[in-house]
This record gives sequence, structure tokens and C-alpha cells, in this order.
Amino acid sequence: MIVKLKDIAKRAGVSQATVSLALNDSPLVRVETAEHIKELAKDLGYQPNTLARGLARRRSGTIGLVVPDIESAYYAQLIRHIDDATQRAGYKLLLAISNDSLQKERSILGGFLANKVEGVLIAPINKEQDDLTYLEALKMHGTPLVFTSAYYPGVNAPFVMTDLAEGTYLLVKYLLSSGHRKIAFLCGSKRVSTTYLRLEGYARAMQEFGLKVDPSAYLECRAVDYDQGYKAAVDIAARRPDAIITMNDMMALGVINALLSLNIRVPEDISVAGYDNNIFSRISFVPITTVAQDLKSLGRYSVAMLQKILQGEEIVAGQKLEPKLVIRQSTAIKK
Amino acid sequence: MIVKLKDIAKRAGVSQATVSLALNDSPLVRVETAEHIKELAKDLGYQPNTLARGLARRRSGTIGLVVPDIESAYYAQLIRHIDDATQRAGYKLLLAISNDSLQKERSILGGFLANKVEGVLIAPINKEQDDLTYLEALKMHGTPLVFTSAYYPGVNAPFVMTDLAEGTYLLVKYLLSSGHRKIAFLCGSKRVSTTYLRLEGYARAMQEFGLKVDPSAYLECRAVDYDQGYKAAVDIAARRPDAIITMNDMMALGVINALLSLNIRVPEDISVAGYDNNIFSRISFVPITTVAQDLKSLGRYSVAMLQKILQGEEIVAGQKLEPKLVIRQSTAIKK
DNA sequence: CTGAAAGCGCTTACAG
DNA sequence: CTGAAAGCGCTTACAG
Repeated sequence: MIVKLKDIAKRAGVSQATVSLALNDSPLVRVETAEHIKELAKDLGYQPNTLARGLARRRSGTIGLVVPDIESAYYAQLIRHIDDATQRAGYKLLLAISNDSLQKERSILGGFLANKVEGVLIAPINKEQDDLTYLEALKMHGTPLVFTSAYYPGVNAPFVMTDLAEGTYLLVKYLLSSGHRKIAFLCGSKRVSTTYLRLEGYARAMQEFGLKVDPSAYLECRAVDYDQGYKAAVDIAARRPDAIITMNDMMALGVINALLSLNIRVPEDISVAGYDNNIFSRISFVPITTVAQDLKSLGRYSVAMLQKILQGEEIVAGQKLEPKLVIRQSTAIKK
Repeated sequence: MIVKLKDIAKRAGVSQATVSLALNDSPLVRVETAEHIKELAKDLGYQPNTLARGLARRRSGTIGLVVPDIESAYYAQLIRHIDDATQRAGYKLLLAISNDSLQKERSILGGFLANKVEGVLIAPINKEQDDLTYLEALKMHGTPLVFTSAYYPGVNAPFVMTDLAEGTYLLVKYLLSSGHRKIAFLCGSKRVSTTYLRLEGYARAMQEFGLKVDPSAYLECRAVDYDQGYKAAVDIAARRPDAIITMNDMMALGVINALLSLNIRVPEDISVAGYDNNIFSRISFVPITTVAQDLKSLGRYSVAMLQKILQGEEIVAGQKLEPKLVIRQSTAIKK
């Protein structure tokens, strides 16, 4: 039989209210009574029904997280850290996968509302978005929203993310200072934040070296994965850039494998760099120079920010985390 | 304002009960009334409170899934397919990560019970387990359990998994018939099902070729990941096996990179094979021969089996899915 | 400090 | 076909 508050109350010879208060560490109940009740609850294997609790408290104790993709190393890692952080903060995590579809994301958020999540963390999809008005509905409901990893331009909500521009800036500066000049960038859609911020960093580094940005250096890819990296590298190899930089490590790996298969040496003939510093940059046959994102902090701060908002703090600003350049063997030092 | 059943009732001029029935497609309410109510609900943006609903129905509409790890490509893929399948079946998925710890798994299951999940899917941890009695507690509660991917020996519950023995059998048979004789196996703990089943397949293939299994062919690794593969390969290379097989593609990739770095050619000097047929076997500089697991079916069938049990079917047997050999360039054809 | 009672937002017999 | 009422298992003012 499943044991309820009432059962414990009967056994303890007190009212159900007292049991509830005791179990929730209310100062309203005498210490000895409370201890006795707790012991009893433990013995009986009491598990509070979270549905009933949530309904009564008007708080589900749950926060929702939407990610575009769970099979990418980046998001998988992020999920784990957010999971850790939410648990530590005493919340349960409701995870949903938008599969890079805005429509799916929208229906997920509807579900979140029905489930009475107290707040929402969104890792935005990596495509252009048009109608984001449903995000406003969230606010109407009084459910706070924090972007994690990136943001949707035009949506007024705080975010926590790596300073992507700075990361690319550091990388390109390094490449320039080690003698590269023609640096091709295999990027994503220029209208999504994760791309245009990186382009900013690229341009800043070039400018610092007194170089003009050649617009043809940017190669917008439909997706930012291994296969697109591979394909784009084959296309671009003939132009003989000094270096190719990418949106992430997977893509860089695709580039490297493509170049090697064309008998182009990495890094002797062309340098290649990734982004993220995840498993793929380590396991590449030619270990990949990359930009590290601190996903543990990203996860923690995202949850922390949401928590602050839930506690009534007014937050508008975003928070940017420092990226770090990780130099491995896929980039050369020229001359 | 958040709209409730009562609000719709007031607008429609009917009782709250009628609204509830209408929204749940009860045949007890006249079609026109129902349609009017549904339209109204839609206009008002009604979202039923799932907490209240779950409490009243004594059914949460939720199933729980525990996986040991979310950062592995295998589990990430499995999660996605299970997520798909549960949604299609009209359930919500509660995901939790046991981090390969039995204690964590146990506390997760406690949480699942508190959340009134209707059934549980467990992808077992990959270590030896001792005390699994808490799984019995689940049954006491009447919460059905289905193992997915593997099972715990001694726990009486149905499972859905790839026929791992058969997969290894196919692989080893292929290696033997293409001229390999000394086949080293970098495996996990022999006491977990995912290892000992594979060993069974290995032995069966050897036997079929009239060969004796050399016990030193098995190298039990503490973990079955890239780093362990790399390390074990370095250790074992001196013995000059004809082939090295592993527990998964990541591990095989570690082996290949280790061998290449020792100037041992793959597959000319030593053949290497993985398991799973996931991204890592494709992106390896030397694409990896492997055994494909059909994770989409695995996910679907796992959910389907749980659903059957929830609908009252008595199921005891497990279900094994056919593996498939995928031949790539990491294994040679000798002689 | 403790108990009786109302309420959270649904569902579901039970009458009519 | 529809409504009034009880109940799901908690929490929380309100009295005492």
C-alpha cells in the first residue's frame, strides 16, 4: 500500500496538518513531535505525492529546458551540467528536444506551461526564426525565461552564453599572428546569433592586423555538422586558404578528414580550427586547435540566473562567459 | 490570467463537469455542445493543469527513463528515440541520469515514484551491481519496469535489447573467415550482461571454427571509452594480435589512434572493430568496421513493451533485436 | 504548539 | 445529455 500523510497522522496520533508541517520543517511544530513524525515517515517509506503538493503549493518545483538536439556533444554536456545544477538547487528538470524546429519548440513550451514549470531555459534552435511571439505568451503567464548558449535577437530576455565573438577573435588573432592570412570561415546562417557574433570577432581581429575582411571568406553552411564540414572543405580546398575555421569541433573534424583524403596536409598545407573543445577535438587523428567553452559554468550560471529571477530579482542583462583558446596540432606556426 | 475549467464553464453557460467531459471527448456530451466548448477553450488558450489532472485521475501520464550517461552517443541516440516513442504514445517522458552510479539510480527511482510515473524504463549502469532489492520496491508499488539496452542479472523484469551475443558472433566469424586468428577483445567487466553476452558470441564463433578461446584474449577494461581503448591498445600492441575488437566505436577509435601513433598500420598490421555503428565509426580517419544496433527499434519496442504491460498484458520474456555487421576499412581481408 | 477546514484544479460516479 | 458533489493528496491560513 502506498502511504499518505493521513496514514502517518493516524499512526502518530496527530493531525494531518501537523505531519505536513513537521515534514516541511516548519518551526510551528515541537521538535520532538517533528522528529517522531519524520522517523515514522521514513519507516513507512513515505514519498510525498508531488502532484498533490504541486497543486496545493501552486509551485511544481520544476523547471523546463529545451535544447535543439541531444545527440550533439555540446548539448549533451550542457544538459548534464544543467541537470546537476537544477538538482542542486532543489528543482526537478523537465527536458525536451526541439529538434531544431521552431514549431516543436513552441509546442514544447505549451507543454511546459501545462506542467506548471516555474521557469524555462531555452537553448535556441540554430536556424533563422520568424515568429517568436509565443515567447511573449510565456511572460504573460509569468513564467520567466532565460536563454542559454545563445539568444534570439529581438526577444527581451536575459541570457547566459560564452562570449562567442571574443572566442573567434582570440582564435583569428592567433592564426594571424602565426602567419596565416587567408582565413576561410565555414559558418552557419548569418542571421543567427551564434554566427554573427563570431563574425564580429573575426572582423575585429582582422582589423587589428590592418587587414580587410574578404566577404568571400565566409561560407555559409546549411548545417554545422561533420558532413557539411566535409563537403565545404572539398569545395573550398582549391582556393587554398591558409586556414579554415569552423563553428564547432565536429565540423572541423569533417574538414580535416576531407583535406587528408585530398592529400592536403593538416596543418602543413592548411590549418584547421574548431570550436567548443569537446571530445571530437581530442580524438581527431590530428588533434584540433579550438576554443573552449566552459559548459559547467554555463549550466550553473543559467540555472542561477533563472533562480534569481524566480526569487524576484529583476534581471535584464545577459551574462557572457570567457572563452579560452586551446592550441593543438591542427594549426601551424608559419615562417 | 490563467484560464481554468471554471472560466470556460461560465462562458459556455454549462457546468464545469460538462466542460471536462467535452474536452476529454466523452460520448456523454452532445456533439454541438462539445464543439462549442472546445472552440471556446481554444480561444481562451486553455491548458489543462496536468498536476490537477494527474491527481484526479490517479495517473500522471508520465513514464520515467534512467540512463547511465547522456554524453555517450549511444545513449543520446537512444534517448531521442525513446522520447519520440513516448510522445507518440501520448506519454510525457521524465529523464534522469544515473551517472553509472547504482546509488544515484536508486534515488532517481524514488523520485520517479514520488512523481507518480506510470512505468519505468531502465538502461542499466555498466558496472557490477550488488543490491538491487530497491527494484523490487518498484513492483510493490505496482510500477512496471522494463530494461532497455541491457538488463541486471537476477532481476525479474522484461527487457528489450540487441542480441549482443549474436552481434559479436557475426563480427568474430567475419574476422575468422577473413583470415584473422589471434583476436583480442577489449571488454568491460565480465559480470555485466553487455560484456558476458558478447563473450558468449565470441566463444561460439571460435568454436565453430574449431578454435579454442585463449583466456588471455580478453582484456577487461575499467571503462569502455576512448581513453581506455587507447591505453589498452598500447598495452596489447606488443602481443601483435591479428585483430582487436572492442565494446563500442569510441573505444575502437581510441585503439586505432593508439596503434597509428605507434606506427602500426590499421588494418594492414592489425584489424580493429567497434560496436554500435554510431558517429564515431564514421568519422574515424580509418572508417571502422562495426556492429549496428537498431536504436530506433530499440526505443520503440521498449516503450511499446512498457505500454503493453500498462494495459494489463502479462509479459515476462525479453525481446532481442537483430544486430547487423557493418564492414568498413578498419578490418583487413588476410591471405 | 496543534487541529479542523478550506482550497489547489481537475475527474467521475451519481442523480436527474 | 447535464449538473451538483465528492474526492485525488497535499498545504496553509485560521482558531484555539
